[in-house]
Amino acid sequence: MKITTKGRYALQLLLEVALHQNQGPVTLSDISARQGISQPYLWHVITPLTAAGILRVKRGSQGGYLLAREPKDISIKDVVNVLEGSVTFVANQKVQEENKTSVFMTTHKVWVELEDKIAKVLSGITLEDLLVRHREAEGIESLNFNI
Amino acid sequence: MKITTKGRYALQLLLEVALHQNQGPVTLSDISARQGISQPYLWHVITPLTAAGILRVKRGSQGGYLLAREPKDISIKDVVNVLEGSVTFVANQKVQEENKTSVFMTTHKVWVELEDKIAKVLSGITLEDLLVRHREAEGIESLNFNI
DNA sequence: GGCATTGTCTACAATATAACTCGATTCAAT
DNA sequence: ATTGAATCGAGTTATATTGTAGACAATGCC
Repeated sequence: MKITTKGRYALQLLLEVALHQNQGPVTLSDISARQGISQPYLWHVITPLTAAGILRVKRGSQGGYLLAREPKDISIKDVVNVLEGSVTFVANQKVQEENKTSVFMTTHKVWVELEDKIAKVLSGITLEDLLVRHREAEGIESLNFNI
Repeated sequence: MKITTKGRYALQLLLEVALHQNQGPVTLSDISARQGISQPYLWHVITPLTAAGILRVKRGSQGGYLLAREPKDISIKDVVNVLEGSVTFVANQKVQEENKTSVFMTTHKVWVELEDKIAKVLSGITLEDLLVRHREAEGIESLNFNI
């Protein structure tokens, strides 16, 4: 039970865009250079995010990516859903046919319940939170420099 | 972000053992037959559980598997840890070398935090809970029969 | 002791998924 | 028109998952 690198890259990428979009659209190659991730690979990450309406794009020269929504309206759950195809504990099994009292049924219900609880946890953190933390970390860092 | 079939099978398997161990050790072929999972494959599931001290085994004729601990002391987290190699959002990256204020660092901390919260969710449900639910479901079922 | 029962282990094979690359193309601002 | 940028499809490699087969080891029962 892991988050794939795609999911992790997605979060880094979004934070990058959030931090720099006030200086205009952020390009893939900027992100690629800053995060040390190959541009062709990042494409697989950024395209689904755009398709999902989390990022919007400005094509052509001076183009790049911008957040399509406020950071507070982008949760980790959104990101994970897009890149990991939603948190699914249960396969798309033909649950209907099963005996209601079966062991399978009991475990199945529990997985669904857990799925739900975890979704709530992931919804609880937004890109806004990441921005705040990042600024705090920078603040602390510069404080250390002053000592 | 999914639970693998191994993890799901593990939970079914443990519930099977929990339900039938009062009639003596539960054999792999029993579980295999009842859950419709191939015996050779179940071996990959049951061996780690035994190695992790969740199940104990009685070899030889009349042998089989028994729970090594009380159902209330076996949480979903234990099961997931054994079969899915623990919930890890972050790769074993050389986090040390990284700049503390980097975007990577901020996201990394968030993943670790989420990991922790999800672990708590998974710890919150035990095999005991599954037993209770299963019996409740059976109770409701037999009620329906009486109508 | 011998035999049936049951778990143990090693090795392998088939998919499936993840991770990543390349090159040609299309779009829009200047 | 040129240039900087995203778009897209096809392809590759690596790793994990899922599953199988068969020889071996331990135990209980007669």
